[in-house]
Amino acid sequence: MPYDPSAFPPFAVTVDLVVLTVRSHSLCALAVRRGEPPFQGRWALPGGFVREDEDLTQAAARELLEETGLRAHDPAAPAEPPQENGAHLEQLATYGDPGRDPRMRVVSVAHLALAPDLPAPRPGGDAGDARWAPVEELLQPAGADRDQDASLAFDHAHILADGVERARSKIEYSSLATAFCPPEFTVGELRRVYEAVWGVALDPRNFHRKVTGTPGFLVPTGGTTTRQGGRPAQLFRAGGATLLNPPMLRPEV
Amino acid sequence: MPYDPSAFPPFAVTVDLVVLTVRSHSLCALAVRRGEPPFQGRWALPGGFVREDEDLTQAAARELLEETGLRAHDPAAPAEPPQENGAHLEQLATYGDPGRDPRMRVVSVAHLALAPDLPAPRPGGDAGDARWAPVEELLQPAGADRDQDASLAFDHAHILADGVERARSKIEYSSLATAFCPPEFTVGELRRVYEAVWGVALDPRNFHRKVTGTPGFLVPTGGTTTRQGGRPAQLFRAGGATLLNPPMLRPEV
DNA sequence: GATCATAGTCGTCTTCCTGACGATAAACAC
DNA sequence: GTGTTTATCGTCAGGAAGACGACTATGATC
Repeated sequence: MPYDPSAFPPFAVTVDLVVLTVRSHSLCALAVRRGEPPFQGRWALPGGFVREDEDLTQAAARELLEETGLRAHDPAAPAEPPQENGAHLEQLATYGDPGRDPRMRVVSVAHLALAPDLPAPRPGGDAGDARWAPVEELLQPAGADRDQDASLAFDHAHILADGVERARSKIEYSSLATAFCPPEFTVGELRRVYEAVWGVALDPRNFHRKVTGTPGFLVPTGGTTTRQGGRPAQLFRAGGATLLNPPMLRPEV
Repeated sequence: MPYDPSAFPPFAVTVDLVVLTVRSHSLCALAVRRGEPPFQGRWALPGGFVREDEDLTQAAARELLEETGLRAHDPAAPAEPPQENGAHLEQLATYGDPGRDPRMRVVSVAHLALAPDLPAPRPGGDAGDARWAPVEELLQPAGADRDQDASLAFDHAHILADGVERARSKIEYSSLATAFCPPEFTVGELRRVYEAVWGVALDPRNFHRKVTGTPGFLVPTGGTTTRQGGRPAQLFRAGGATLLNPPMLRPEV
């Protein structure tokens, strides 16, 4: 028997996406321009309503596909096969302040997606406009009352900050940084991911020792590449290990 | 202007609580007996609807107070003062499978609470019956079709498992284990918390060196106690540090 | 009161991990 | 060839952790 509908207040439930990637040595997030009020013309995180018959994860994966064309990896599958164009997707947190949306009570289940640098910088979602923007730019405090405020709509700056912090801490103790890389990558490319996400410089020699010395983290594919200039580097795939033990800790402040 | 109500499906939003404590050297969770269908008579996690004017955290804190009498610490406050009877409360994850509640579409924002062992084992919530049960017992796979199934209702076993895993991993790199202790405690009591949560035995000497050697983790109060038998032990309060660096890692499998 | 059991606290030793940094290797640009 | 860039291997010192010995201070037992 259904609940008495008067026994509880009705909510709208949405998913919002923090989609991160590393472009030209800086951590970027996907932002879409709002086509309607409130916050019309301002940038926001992509997202949308959860449908009647959908799981939260399904809704997030659908939005991700619509906005970026990226398919989410199934975290259930061991992901051993040479993963094609796909992104890591996980639930981040849920935001439900009354008043976070001026129109009505909306609870948003935010998700975090990590993607390799996309060949097509212009995602073709149903939003009018979309772009990759460096996270420092999007997290800038609300500028002066210019018509074109660079800060994000709603509480999306807060959500983005939480997503960035999750990514920063999670690559410490997991192999998640490989989600920012193409299927085959070099140690140097992986190091540049860490450097971009953490915003620090790492010692190439110690980094190399750490990642090649952790069993199950990297699997050599046999090939080499020279796409970064300099001496050719070995190519690797992500190994089966998902947890790094001991972790790779961020340098102290 | 409000949304067109037909533009999105209405959801019920609830908070469910994973309340953990350490009792007689084992990790226990709070379970309440359901007084109505579905799953009438089965054990479940405490929880309830989010009200119209409430934040998610407020709703969780209200439910916690109703079920246990515990007041949630404000994580914003530095929590330096000798914290009175209070619990740590944080958002855990959100569960929204269609069909997780047979009556209608319910999205539940689960929260994790960590509390010291309560003097009153019988929480006086509005639920008819409540108890502290060892988590292994609650996580047992659904028993044979006995009338009195010990397993939890809905997807609450899944939620509980996620909460336990969060607690197990979070005490590695934070000072959160002190949330299971009374305001003043000994190193041995803190060690028994770790042992109960992780289900392992730790070396008392190395543990003592680690926790007393981490700056800001423990502050001696000057007093001593002998309530555990044996040589009297120094009493400590939780220090201001919330992050342990380097972390205290769980022993390998 | 002597002995024992129980907990707590301080040290030692070895091993592993990391940060700092020197050195060599293999490509490309000129 | 020379210089530049990136990759990779090696060395060394310092810190942290696991294993474990030794001593201390209580209450319980004989």
